[in-house]
Amino acid sequence: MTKDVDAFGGLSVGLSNRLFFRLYQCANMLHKTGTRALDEHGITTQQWAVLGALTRPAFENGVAVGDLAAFLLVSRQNLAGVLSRLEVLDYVERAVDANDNRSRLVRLTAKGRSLWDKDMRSVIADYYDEALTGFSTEDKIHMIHYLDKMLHNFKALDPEAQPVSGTAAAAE
Amino acid sequence: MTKDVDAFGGLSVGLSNRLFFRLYQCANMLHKTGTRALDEHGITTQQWAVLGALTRPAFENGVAVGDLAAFLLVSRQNLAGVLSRLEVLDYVERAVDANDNRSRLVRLTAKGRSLWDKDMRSVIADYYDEALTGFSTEDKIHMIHYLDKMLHNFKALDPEAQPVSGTAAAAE
DNA sequence: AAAATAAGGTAAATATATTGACATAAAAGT
DNA sequence: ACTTTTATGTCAATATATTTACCTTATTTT
Repeated sequence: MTKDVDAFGGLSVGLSNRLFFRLYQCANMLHKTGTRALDEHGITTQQWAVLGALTRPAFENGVAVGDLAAFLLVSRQNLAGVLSRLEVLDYVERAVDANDNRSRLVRLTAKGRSLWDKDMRSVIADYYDEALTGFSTEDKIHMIHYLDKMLHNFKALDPEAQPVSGTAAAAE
Repeated sequence: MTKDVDAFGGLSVGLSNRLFFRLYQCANMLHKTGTRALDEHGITTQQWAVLGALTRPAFENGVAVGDLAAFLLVSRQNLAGVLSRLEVLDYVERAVDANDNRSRLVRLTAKGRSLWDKDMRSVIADYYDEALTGFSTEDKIHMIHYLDKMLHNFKALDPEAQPVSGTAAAAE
């Protein structure tokens, strides 16, 4: 009775496998529990991520679709679908960029801002408290550090995500 | 007592928000880069997770669909779709449980085992090496610990995943 | 034996998520 | 002016992923 170590032939691979499987499970649960937490408002985790990004000071005055996709690390076509649904619900709007008529700047509507501030923020704060039960501030910082490190490696693995030059979107 | 008076300006909520956004980004990149790494074999990260689970010693002789869904933390209906595609490709098969004719035991076929051993394992090992560049053994252990902790909280949040009693599937 | 329970299959609706491909329009370079 | 690049939109195909719901079958309980 071997442990999973044997199935992979080495301790190192076994550890990595365990880590990635946990990440996979956490990703599944993030979407499952996150969407359920915001179920009363009909918001999914992806919509949550979009709305949350749009509340960032850097995106306060609108962000280009491509930049937002790069920031969220999703494809442009996928983001377009999410944005369309949020637009129908009048939570976000697209305005033509005065500086570049090709570009449409996505931003929160008043209704979207209200949804975030009045309805979502407290729910999200409670969700964070529950999902991070037992995490000290140091734990969180360490976890963020590891996720950052992994993210950096992922980006190196991704041919699309290469231009990490100083654009506001790629910065963080 | 931390000061989360101003919701997202607060240090505590800000940290949690940052952590979850990183997790969200990592989840996106895991599926994007993972599927791309196995692209030559036409395997997605979900199929990877299923095949990987079936190579576990505990599942060597087959596992019930419901148990596998609980193990992977996905819905039964979702898993059914993934299994159907893998079945068409002759990587997995379903056999009636001798002990319970209702239950079908999912297991790897010889072709599936060969795919895993001859084609996928080395690719996955390389992928792990790249995605975990700069991670020491201690780093991995710490990361796993944090993911485990978060997973535990997620399960507490999930009404379906409550029966954490001694079933083999829920055990790990 | 009849009823309740459990496992699985299946269907449907919705929302992600990817890639590739094509169209449009505007900006930039030659 | 012409060409190329850029930004977006859109369509299509495929694969996840969720929930609700119903059906079948088999086991278990009454």
